[in-house]
Amino acid sequence: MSSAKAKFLEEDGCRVRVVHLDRVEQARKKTISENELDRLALTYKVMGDPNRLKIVMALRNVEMCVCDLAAFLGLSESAVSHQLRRLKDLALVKKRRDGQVIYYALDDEHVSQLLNIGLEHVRE
Amino acid sequence: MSSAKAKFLEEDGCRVRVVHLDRVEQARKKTISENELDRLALTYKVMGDPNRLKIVMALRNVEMCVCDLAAFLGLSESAVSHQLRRLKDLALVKKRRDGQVIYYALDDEHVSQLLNIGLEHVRE
DNA sequence: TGATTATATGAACATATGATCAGATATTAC
DNA sequence: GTAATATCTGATCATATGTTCATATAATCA
Repeated sequence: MSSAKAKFLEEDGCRVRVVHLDRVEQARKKTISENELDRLALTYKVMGDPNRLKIVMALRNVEMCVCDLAAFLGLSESAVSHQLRRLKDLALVKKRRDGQVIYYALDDEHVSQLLNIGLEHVRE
Repeated sequence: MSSAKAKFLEEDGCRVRVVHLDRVEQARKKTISENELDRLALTYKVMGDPNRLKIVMALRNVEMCVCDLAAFLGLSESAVSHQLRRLKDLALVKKRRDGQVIYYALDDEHVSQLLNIGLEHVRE
């Protein structure tokens, strides 16, 4: 005995089926900006690659340089550098130069929080 | 004046450059299982698509059915159904049937926590 | 029962992504 | 200055991903 009954919207010249028009409207009102949403999506996506995730997981403990990470991951230094750039673009890691060596570390507390909550979720 | 000085490991018959052997070893000791890591990566990756992210963002407020989400996103119901399956596979959303209509909602508190922290990070 | 509604699924195709390779840049040592 | 070290970057290519389309399943209604 469902109370759901589909209505139909004319949208962009197309007939769109909707069961709860109010909920769709409410969702539309509460959306964040496209810009923020894209950046948020990119943030998760960048954490969503196993090798990049290994990098940030490793950086939870101590800062590391490209060649250490390459040795740890079993990847070329070039590949690691490419991935670090993506992580840096989204402010997931930061770098610090000491002579020839560049040390990478997590950018801020949000990153480890994301990791901790994600781990809790996966482990339950 | 850096104290960093590269050593070389013989690994799998290949010469691997390492600056901080201790850090690499420590990182190796502290790794989580491949299984957990892959699942964690998948979790972020699934949140990392703009359309799927729009879905979970919308579900923060109220549960919705496939056709509502399709209308909200401007996508086909089939496309939404495919994405909901991926979200469900990783326990990011759960579903509840009421007659013909299936309502989707966020699976647990971890999901909204991940969204909140991600948003904080993106906004700072 | 058969017809309708709501959602799910499999195959296919265009686009996006990550590793590799070659070469560029930046810092230090001589 | 040149040589060596550490990292970065652009192009390429094989693989992965998301949408579409056609079709299948599941529940309700006449």
